[in-house]
Amino acid sequence: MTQTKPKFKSEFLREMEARGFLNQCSDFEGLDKHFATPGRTAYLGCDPTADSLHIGHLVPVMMMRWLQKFGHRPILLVGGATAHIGDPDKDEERPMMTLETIQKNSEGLKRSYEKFIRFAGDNAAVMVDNYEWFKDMNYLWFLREMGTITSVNKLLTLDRIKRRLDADLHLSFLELNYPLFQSYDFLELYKKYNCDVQICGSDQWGNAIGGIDLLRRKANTDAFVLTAPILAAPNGKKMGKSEGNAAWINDDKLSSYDYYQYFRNVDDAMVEKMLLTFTELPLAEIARLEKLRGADINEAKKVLAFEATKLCRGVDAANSAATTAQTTFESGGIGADIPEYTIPAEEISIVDLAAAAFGESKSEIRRAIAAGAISLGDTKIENDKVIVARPVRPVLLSFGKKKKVAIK
RNA sequence: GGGAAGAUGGCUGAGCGGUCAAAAGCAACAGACUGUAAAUCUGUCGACAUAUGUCUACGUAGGUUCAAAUCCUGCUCUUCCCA
Repeated sequence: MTQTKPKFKSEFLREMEARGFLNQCSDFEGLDKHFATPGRTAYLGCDPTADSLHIGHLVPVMMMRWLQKFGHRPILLVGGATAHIGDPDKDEERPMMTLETIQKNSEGLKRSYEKFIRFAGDNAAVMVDNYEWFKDMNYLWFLREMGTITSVNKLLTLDRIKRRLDADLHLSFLELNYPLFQSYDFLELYKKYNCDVQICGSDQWGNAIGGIDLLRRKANTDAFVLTAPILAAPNGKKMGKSEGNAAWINDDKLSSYDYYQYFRNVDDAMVEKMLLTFTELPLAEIARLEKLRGADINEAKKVLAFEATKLCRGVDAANSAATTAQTTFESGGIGADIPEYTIPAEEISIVDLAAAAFGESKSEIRRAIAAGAISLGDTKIENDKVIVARPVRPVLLSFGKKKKVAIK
């Protein structure tokens, strides 16, 4: 089914190929022809398992952004219904989420999408939630509609399902249904919006291609699936962690400064790939930055961090984060985006201060002091009995090299 | 419906009456070296407490015992096998 990539004629696929977004496609040649005409509609779906997207989700989202840029219409699907089922991509069944959690998460997901995709103007994007069409669905009807044309034999050969079975791990009937729901989504979106392209992460391939057959049978039309590569760090670690937390897209989950810092601190080996993926810089500019080696590569990382933050949080937040980083790390000052903590009394013990400022336990702070990880201003704190007086002007309290709070 | 196994700290997973806040690995955090990178080495990794102390924790509710993650009973959930 998957073909080797031809020389693309459509702008969209040319750009995607140049930036390394293309992983697998049901029919590259056909899709290229399809996208040669503007005004096509494609969808990307994500289940609301958390109340924000994180950087790991961003690759296909950026594809949707480019898609829109080249005159096509993106549909962003929130899997309010499929979240009730749980994609069997893990080794075990997901814990059931309550309806309230799912709804709250859906709202967060929508806010994440809105940062990257335009929902007004020409070829405005559309946001849909599959809960809309599944919530009142009649089981008997669905079974007859989908069940008759679904081969269990085929379902069992799907990668993730096969893996479970091969490893003798439990697979519930609920989970087995997941691919049917995803296929049905595709059909529904075709009927409503004439959407005949699905874009998704490469791990969704098996779930997605089922929709192609369904559209052919039920709607007598050719449909396409295009997958994005999964971005992995060179050491095989998963992407998307920042200071032990997920690198969230939504502002209320991660400050813009921390978002900037996430990109500022990426592995050298990832810089080029991330510039291509997470920024809209021209390819020539990326080629120039990619040549930087040694300590000079920090320049490329600054550009990456700025551009990536700009897309997600806006140019003001990006500027502010960049300035804060510059001031804090290069000039030894205190940048505006550094969180602040005001000492509640005239003086306070260093342990209480650091515990409150960093939101850690006192024991944790004592350990950190013993390890020499805490410093106030330029002075390393040597023991945990130090008493700190309220400073005349703000002083920087550091936990390790990167966690910093301005003490007032 | 019958039978068997299991539920341990962020995850994997040992422990199977005291020496258990619980091995080991992973993840994470910190230190050294550096470039706000990687690799490497070192340390930390339930909470509280100015060390050896207290509290909370091994699905849940009880019980046996001087003493339980470890034994017994009920409950909840999960898996596997047979029908």
